[in-house]
This record gives sequence, structure tokens and C-alpha cells, in this order.
Amino acid sequence: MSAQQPNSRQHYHVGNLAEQLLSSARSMLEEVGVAKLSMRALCSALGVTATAAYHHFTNRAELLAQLATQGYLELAEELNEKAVALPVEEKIRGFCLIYLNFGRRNPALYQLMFGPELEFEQMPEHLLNARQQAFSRLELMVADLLKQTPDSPDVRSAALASWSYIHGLTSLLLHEVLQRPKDISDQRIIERTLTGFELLFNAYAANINPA
Amino acid sequence: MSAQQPNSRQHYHVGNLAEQLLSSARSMLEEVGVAKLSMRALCSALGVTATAAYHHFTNRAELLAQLATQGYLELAEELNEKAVALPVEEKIRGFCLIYLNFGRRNPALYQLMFGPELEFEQMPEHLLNARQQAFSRLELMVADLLKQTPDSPDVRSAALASWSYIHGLTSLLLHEVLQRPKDISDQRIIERTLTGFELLFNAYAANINPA
DNA sequence: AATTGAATCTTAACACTGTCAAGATCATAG
DNA sequence: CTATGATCTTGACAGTGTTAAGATTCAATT
Repeated sequence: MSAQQPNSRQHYHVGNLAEQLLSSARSMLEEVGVAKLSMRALCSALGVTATAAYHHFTNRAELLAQLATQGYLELAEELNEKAVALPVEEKIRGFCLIYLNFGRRNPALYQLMFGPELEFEQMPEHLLNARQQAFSRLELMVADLLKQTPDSPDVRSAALASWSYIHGLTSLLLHEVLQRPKDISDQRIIERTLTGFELLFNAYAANINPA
Repeated sequence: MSAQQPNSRQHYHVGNLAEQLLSSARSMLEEVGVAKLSMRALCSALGVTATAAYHHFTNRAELLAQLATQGYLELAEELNEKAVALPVEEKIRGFCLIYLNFGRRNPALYQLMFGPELEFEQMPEHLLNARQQAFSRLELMVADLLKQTPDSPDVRSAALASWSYIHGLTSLLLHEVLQRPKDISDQRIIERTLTGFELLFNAYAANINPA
């Protein structure tokens, strides 16, 4: 059943246990959720004893952190590949849709990346780097739209605003805080919310300056 | 040390164990985080055996759900009390600040309310009601600004947009995905992101209609 | 080629956890 | 006063993360 090599010697020195653990964890994560992802179950699924993983990861937390880093890198790559080609008038919409889509395809991973399970006194650097890499994609797009340099305050403000919005929407949808009507696509949800912002700002302006 | 009544009979029939469990859980939640909030520790902190709680809550999940319901109700009440009095031009900013402030004061509870720990095949009704009650506050404010009825599509879109944004910002800040520079207040973060949206929409309009 | 040391895995154990089943105690309704 | 049901305890089971110490194998040095 399992596609891993026949494991000629029954025990000892699997070879690439770290990778196998990570990839097993990756799929098991989506099956059972992050809370129920256990080291022991992970090891026994690979036919290895419960404590074998601890020679490759100091902690359960470290394994989770590496999964999260994977997630950030993949997200960054997807945003980079698919969002660059979009025409200007679809950049925002398209970017948000790609982001939300990533969450839809990897809900448990997304919850891990942005949830409370990653608790460190000091976050590992690979995680911070990967996270920054994903955020940079957003900043670049915003800089492009605003026609400013990526490190300008305006760009940072707008990028933070965008991230807050799309992360919030993704989070609310994934955790089923919002029950999406089945006949409405993610694309339309994004379009509606974006026009929702427009409505708000127009109304705000009208309230301030009642001409 | 503990303020609870002297517990005249040593065991049996504490009296209001359910309430005591909830209030202990509420504070312990913020001390150790939701993942490490354990039934047994909770019980032993109240001087009661490990399984006593199960005569008042069928599950750990049910206890957590009741905590989350508390959270939603408190959030709704705060929004109702403090946001109504705000002048029109400060309604959005003020609302968001109250919301974020709630998260700041109850970070673990907020993560419980909107995180993956609440896993039910069917969400308990008290939770859904309380959640809806909080969301209604937002819809009412948006309806007020847009001068439309709360059930109009425009209001729903704008309310969902607002909720996505402020929840996303709160979530990113609480989980320390964003490292906030210490000299910037939450109020300024909100102001900056809101103007960030304005910048984006202006640039978007300019890109569509390059006059 | 043999030996040594490090990397890798196993066995055994500890202290936890959620939860169930069965018994003890107690308040209260009849 | 007795009995019923609510409440709490005792005891147990299966599962968890993690550590310490031993077994095995790989790799490199002699």
C-alpha cells in the first residue's frame, strides 16, 4: 500500500525519516486537524517507534513550525506565479482569490500558519523568513498599484490593510464562522466584500461632507 | 487564598461547581492558553476530583463552547455600549478600536472564539446565537452609515467586509504574525490601515480610468 | 580492512491528558 | 423516614509528549 521503498533492513536507519515524517504530517494534518496530529501516530504510521521522530525534531512544536514554513513558502510561490500575470484591474481581486484558494485547499495548514498553535518564546528564523517572503508578495503588488516603492509608508499601510482583510475573510470562512451560501462562489464573495468597502468609504465621505 | 466559600463539607455537593468551573476556566484560559487548558487541572484547582466536571459538562468541547459564547456576548455588549455613542465620522474607527481592544484584553478567549478549537459536527445553538448577536452589532452600525435596512445586500456585503478586516487585523496582531512597533498605538494602526484602503481604492480607480 | 565514534532507531518509563463505569454521599420530595 | 436523583469520588483505560539508556548501523579514521 505504502509507496515508500521496501525498507530492506526492518529497523534502524530508515534513511530519510525526517522527510517522510514531514510529508506524512502534511497529509495527516489535513485529515485529523492540527490539534489531533500526534507524534506517536505519525511515527507508527511510518512503521517506526514512537520516539524515533525526536532524533530529527526536538519538539512537536518544531515539526509544526517546519510545516508552517512549508505553507508560507508555497503560498508565496503561488502568489508569485499566478498573481503577476493578472491585468491591473483584476490584480486585487485575483490576488485575494488566489490567497483564499490556498486556504481552501489547505485549511488545517492555514490554521496552523496563522493560529495559536505556533507558540515559541522566539519564533524560528526559517518561519519568520518564509512568512516575510509571503507578505512581500503582497507588498510588491500594492507597490505596483500605488506606483510607489515597496518600503514607503503608504505601501506598508495599504498592504497591511489588504492582508488584514483577506486573512480575516479566509479565517472566517475556514473556521465556518460564516456559513457561506452554497450557491455563491468564493470569487463572488470577494467581489461583494470589495464593493462593500467602496460603499462604506463613499458613505463615510458623504457623511463627512454632506454636500 | 481562594475566595470561594469555606466549603464546609469537604466533599460532595459543592453547590455551584458549574459556575466555578467556568470562571476558573476563563482565567486559566488566559494564563496557559487554550491548548493547555485541561479539565483535570481545572478540577484540581477547585479542590475537586478530576471527573467532577463531567457531571456539568459532557465534554471539554462543551465547556470551551460555553466560554466562547460568553466571549461573543461580552463582545456584543461592549460594542453596543461603547460604539453607539460615537459621532458619525468616528463610527468605523471607534468600532474597530473597541473590537481590537476586546481581543487585546482577552487574547486566548478571542483565539478560542475564532480558532480551530471549536470543532463540532453541529455547533451548539447558544454559540451560534451569541455569535450572531455580535455580528448584528456590526450590521446595525453599517446599516446606519449606509442609511439602509440591516438586511439589505449592500449592508451585508459591507458588514462582511468590515468584519473580515477587523478580525484579520486582530488575529494577525494577537498571533504576533505582525510585530507591531512598540511606539505605535492600536488606534494609529487602525487609522493607517483604513487610509490604506482609501489609497488602494483611489489608485484602483485611477488605473481603471486614467483620465 | 578493522575499529571507533556518531547518527539513528528501540525499549522502557514518567507524568500528563480526556473520559467512562461503578460506587459513595447528600439534598430533597414523597 | 425512606427513596430517588443529583452530585462527587475512586479506579481504570487508552492515549499523549518527552526523556534516558541501550542496541544497531553507517561512515570515517586508522
